[in-house]
Amino acid sequence: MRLKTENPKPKTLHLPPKTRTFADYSLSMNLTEQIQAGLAAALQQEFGIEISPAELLLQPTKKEFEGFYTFVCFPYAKQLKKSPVEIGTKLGEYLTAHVPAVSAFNVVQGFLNLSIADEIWLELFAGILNDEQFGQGAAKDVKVMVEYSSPNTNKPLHLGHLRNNFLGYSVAEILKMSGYEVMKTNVINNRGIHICKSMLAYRLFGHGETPESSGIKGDHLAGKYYVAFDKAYKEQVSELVAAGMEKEKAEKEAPLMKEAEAMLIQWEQGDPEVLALWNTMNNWVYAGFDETYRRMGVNFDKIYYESDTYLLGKDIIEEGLEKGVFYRRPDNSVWIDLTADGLDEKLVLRSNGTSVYMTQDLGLADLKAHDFPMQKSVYVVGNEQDYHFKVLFLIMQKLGRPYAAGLYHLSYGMVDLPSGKMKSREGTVVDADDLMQEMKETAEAMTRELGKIDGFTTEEADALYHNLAMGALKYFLLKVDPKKRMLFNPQESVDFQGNTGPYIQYNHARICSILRKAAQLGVEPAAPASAALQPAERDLIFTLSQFPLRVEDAAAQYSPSLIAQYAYDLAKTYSQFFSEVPIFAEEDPALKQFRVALSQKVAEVIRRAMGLLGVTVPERM
RNA sequence: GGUCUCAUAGCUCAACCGGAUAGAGCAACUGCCUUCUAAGCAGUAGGUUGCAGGUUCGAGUCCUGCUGGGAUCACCA
Repeated sequence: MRLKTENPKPKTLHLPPKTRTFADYSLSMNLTEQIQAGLAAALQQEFGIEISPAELLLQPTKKEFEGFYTFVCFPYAKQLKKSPVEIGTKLGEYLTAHVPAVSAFNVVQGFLNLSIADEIWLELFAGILNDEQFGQGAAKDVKVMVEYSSPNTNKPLHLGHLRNNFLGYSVAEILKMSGYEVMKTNVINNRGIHICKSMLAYRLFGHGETPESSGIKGDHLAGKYYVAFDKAYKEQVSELVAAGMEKEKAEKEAPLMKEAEAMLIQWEQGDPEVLALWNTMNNWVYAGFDETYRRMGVNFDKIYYESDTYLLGKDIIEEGLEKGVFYRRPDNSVWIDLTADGLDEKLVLRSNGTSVYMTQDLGLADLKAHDFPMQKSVYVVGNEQDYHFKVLFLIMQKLGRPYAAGLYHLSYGMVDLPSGKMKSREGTVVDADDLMQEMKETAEAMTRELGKIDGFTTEEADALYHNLAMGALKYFLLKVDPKKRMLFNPQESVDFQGNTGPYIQYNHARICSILRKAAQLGVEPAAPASAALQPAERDLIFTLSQFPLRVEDAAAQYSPSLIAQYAYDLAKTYSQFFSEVPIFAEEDPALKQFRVALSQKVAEVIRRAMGLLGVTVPERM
C-alpha cells in the first residue's frame, strides 16, 4: 500500500544536472544568447581568451541593483590577472557598444549588471502577447506516467493524502505543459488485511448500517468500522496481557486478529459471502472517494485496483531467478542481495510462495509499461518509502527493463501538525473532507466580512467560496518544496493575505475588473513599437518572459513549488504596477492600450500558472 | 546500532550547477482608500543560517566531526 495509514517527504534520486541559467527558453532565449555571444566576443577581443557562449552564465540582477542580467566576473580575475571590476567595466563597455539590446551597465564589485533597452522589452512583450499558448512547451514525444493518490479503502482520506493528491495532479499538469504526454494513474489498494478489519468489525457491530441509512459518506463509514476494530482489538489484547500473556504474543493471538486473518484467506479463496461484503463496502468507499476527488479537483486517466494486480510479479520472480538476479533460500523464499549496492538483502517472495509488497510492485511496473509504453514513470509516494523504491528501481535495472532509467520516486515529506505526527489510531488525523469544508466556511466568512459578494448569485458565491478555499489550501501545500517536511496548523496555517493563493486570485480578479472597464471604454489591448517604460512595466515584462523557463524547471525537478513561487512573484509584481502606474488616467492612447495588454497577459499567465497548481482563479472577488 | 534525511527572523517558508548587504509572508509598529477592487501598496523593526573545523577570491550551499529532530532497516503494506 502506497500510503501507510499514518503519514506521508523527499529525496533527490536523479534530478537532471543543472546546467542552465534562469533564462534559456523561448522568447527570452534570444536575449540571453545575444548577451552571451556578446560576452564571448568581448572576452576574445578585449582579453584574448576563448570561452564558449553557453558557459558564460547570466543570473538575474538582484532587486536592489540597476539592471536585469548579471555576469559574475570573479572567476576570470585570476586567469586574466586583472581585477574583477576592470574586467566588468571592459566587458560592459564592449556590450553597450556592440550588442543593441544592452542599453547600459554598471559594475559593483565584480558584478556586471546589464540594462536592457525599452525597445527590446517591447519587442519581447509583443512576442509574448501574440503567443496564444505562451508557456506551452513543444511536444517532446516522451510519455510519462504519474501515479498518485493510491489510497487504501479502509478509511477516508486525510491531510497527508491532500499533499499527495495536489502534488500528483500538479506535477502531471506541469509535465503536460512542458510538452510531455502524460498518463495519470491511481492504484487503489482495495484488498488486504486492512479492509478485512473494517469488514469484520462491520459484520460484528454494523447491524446492516449503510451510507443511506446512516447518512455517513461511504469512506467514512468504512473508516468508522476500522476504528471500531482497532478499539475492540486493543481491548482483547489488554485482557490477554492482564491474563498474563506477553504483549507481543497477545497481539498475534487476539481472536479478532485471528478472525481478520481468516477472512483474508477466505477472500483469497473466493468465499462468496466475504466477496459480497468486500464488494459492498468497497463500493461505498469508491463512491466516497469519487466525491472527495471531485471536491479536490483531481482526476485520473487510468485506475488500477490492487485486487487485479496483487498476483502479478510472480513470473518476474522466475525471470529473476533464471537471470541470477534473485536467489532461493532453503526454505523456498526468494531474495535479492543488494549489499554490493550498499543496501541489504531483500525478500521478494515468501517461503509459502505468496507475494509481498515488492512482488506486486514488480508486476505492476511491467503492467504499467505494457499499458502505456512510457519513458518516465513517476511515483508520488511519501518519503517513508524511500527504501522500497530504491530497491524496486534497482531490481528493475538489474532485470534490464528498458524503462528502468526513467523511474522516479517523487518522495515528499510528511505533513506535521503542531501536536506532532498524525496518527490515525490516536485520532489526531485531519480529515480531508472536514478540512475542505472548514476552509470553505472560513472563505465565506472572510468574503462576507469584506462585503465582496454584492451582485453574486447564490451559485456564484458558493463557487467563489469553494475556489478561494481550495486556492488557499492547495497553494499552502504546494508552495513548499515537495521534498521537505512541512508543518500545518489547522487554526492558523491557511491565510488569505500575503503569500497565499487568495492573494494571487485577488490580483487576477482585479485585472479582470480592469479588462471589463477597458472593454467598456473600447480600449483595445496592443503593444506599441516604442515607448518609454516605467520600471514596474519592465519588471512585469521580464517576469512574464520567465514563465516558460519556470515551467521547464518545474517539470525537470517535479516541483510545483517553483510554479507557486512564480505565480506569487508575478502577482506581486503586478500589484506594484497596479498601485504605481495609472491605466485609464493615462493620456497617451498607445500607452493606455499597452497597459491594458500587459494586464491582460498577466491575468492569462496567472490563470495558467495557477491552473498548473489545480487552482481556479475568479473573475470577481 | 547501520543507512538515509532535515536544522535559515518569534512563526511558516525562499535563496537558481558556490556569488553582491541571506529574501518573502504572518505576527508587531508607521503611513496611504472623494481617483482602475485596501484580500492591497509603501515603510520600520527582526539573523553569528544548530555547533566546531576545513576547501575557496567567495560557503546557508561543498567536505569532516559534533548536537538535536525525522524516516527506514518485517516472510506488514
